[in-house]
Amino acid sequence: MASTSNEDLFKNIISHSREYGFIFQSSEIYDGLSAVYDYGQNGVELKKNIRDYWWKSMVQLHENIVGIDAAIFMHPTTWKASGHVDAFNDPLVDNKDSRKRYRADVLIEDHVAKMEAKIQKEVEKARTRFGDAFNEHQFRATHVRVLEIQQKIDAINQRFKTALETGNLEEVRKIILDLEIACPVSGTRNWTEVRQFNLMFSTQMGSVSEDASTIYLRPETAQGIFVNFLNVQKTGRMKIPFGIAQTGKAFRNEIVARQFIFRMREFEQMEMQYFVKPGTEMEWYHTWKETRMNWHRSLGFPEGKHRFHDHLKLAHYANAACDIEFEFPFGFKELEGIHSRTDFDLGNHEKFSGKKLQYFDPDLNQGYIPYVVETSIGLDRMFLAVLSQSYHEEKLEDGSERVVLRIPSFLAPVKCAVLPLVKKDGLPEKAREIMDRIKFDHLCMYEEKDSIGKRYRRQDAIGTPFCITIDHETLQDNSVTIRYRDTMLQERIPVTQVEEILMEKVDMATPLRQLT
RNA sequence: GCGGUAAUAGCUCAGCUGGUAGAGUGUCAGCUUCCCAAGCUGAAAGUCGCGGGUUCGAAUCCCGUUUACCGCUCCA
Repeated sequence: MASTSNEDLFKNIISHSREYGFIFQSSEIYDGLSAVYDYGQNGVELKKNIRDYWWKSMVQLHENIVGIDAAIFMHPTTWKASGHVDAFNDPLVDNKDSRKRYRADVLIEDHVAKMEAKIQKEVEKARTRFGDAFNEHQFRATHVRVLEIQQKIDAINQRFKTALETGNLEEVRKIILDLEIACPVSGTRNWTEVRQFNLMFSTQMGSVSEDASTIYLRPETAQGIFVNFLNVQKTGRMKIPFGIAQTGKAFRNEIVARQFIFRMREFEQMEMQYFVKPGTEMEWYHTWKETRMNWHRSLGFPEGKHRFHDHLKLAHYANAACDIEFEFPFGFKELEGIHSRTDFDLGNHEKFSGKKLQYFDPDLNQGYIPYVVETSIGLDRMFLAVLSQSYHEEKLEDGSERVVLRIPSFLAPVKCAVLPLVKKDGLPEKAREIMDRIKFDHLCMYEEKDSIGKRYRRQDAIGTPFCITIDHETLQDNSVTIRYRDTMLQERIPVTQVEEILMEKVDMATPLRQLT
């Protein structure tokens, strides 16, 4: 990386992933859609393999963890209970000069508070003047100046209330302008439009009554697990502690969405909620921190690419939280979150649904709402981590250059390329024969065009770990050349060994074994 | 969201102060080739991001818009 800055490197990774069919911008022919991306023919394979590796490590390797696939649409009350509806419903406004962002309602309320302070000042003045004979109620009802201010306050409040209720944000802005509210930082009244920041995308379901028809696209997959807690626990006869895993799309209407696929409006999460006995959550929190870090390390990336970042400021529902950060080309950023979520979610769903969401503990002979330890990883971020860690621009001994993706073999989109050395003398037919044998176990690619060197480089560029080359010798003694992506070394092996070698080197079971 | 920069063939870019678009590479077809991208022949490919304006004439100047990148801001 001596000659290439990290910024250039990241740009190269982005254009490489487009050029070789990993990531395309959404709706590109219509100039794209901001912060939405599509996975291409190689991207979808890599993404699927990462998802599989996660799924196997969580569900297949833990007898007490099972998976579900909950719908993206959920009953609207779900998001009331989770806190998502109320927490993200604020009208926002920016001051163009100071570039500070404010909640429009807070600006107006602060202004009203100042006016009320004026009244209070008059009241206090009068109180000292009249002494014991002072009747505050009467004073407020009769004093001309106080009445005047109070009328203004009432008018503002009424106007503001109506504006909010009708969702008239332009009116909210007019109120701010009419009140001549200035930015405390810049002192100017140069305001942007008032915007409602909605975290959640909404849509309509059916054509029935107004309230019930607005539904949201889930901003996190976790709630699908919480609302199914009892279903899974009962039908699976799960005993605490146990976990429910899920992968799936989530949607967030981010204000600023940037850095390629790092922050997208539509993205995929891989989450596992682990239900534990209250009081044991910290123990499990630490266990899962370690388990998840081991999973990341099992990919064989260099030491020091991952680190923990403990949260000091905790969300209202958590009593411990940390991130696993990865060193992307643009710095250390959050890849996975591990949160001790207490009984906040299940407790709230119990409250809102009126259904008892408890686990009966036979040891204690009583029921309780379990505590939850969550592991939540962004699949797209993981994809970006693998891609940026694998991408290498190399200068070879002969002076030429190659771009190679050193993707861990078991995650590579294409496992093996089958290449006849030349396109004649029966070599293509022989190659097809071999291809037809191994294609049932692995995604393979057959190529006969261009020189063998070109074909090797093309496979390097998409991260194919092995190339099998068929030459004239193959026709005589059934031996082939296997060529390794990372070292570019070649070996002569009997064709009968191809399947065996492939199976050993790309099988997901090998890295999974390291995890236990 | 604010400010700055950019957008021309799949990719990397050239196109000077306005005169009807070009290279390298890649792609495709064929020939050649016994192991690491650069041999030969031929072909396809762009209403110059989009919309408007100025002009006899706009890839080029002006305005708007979309998308991306950088900085700021935000991030339950």
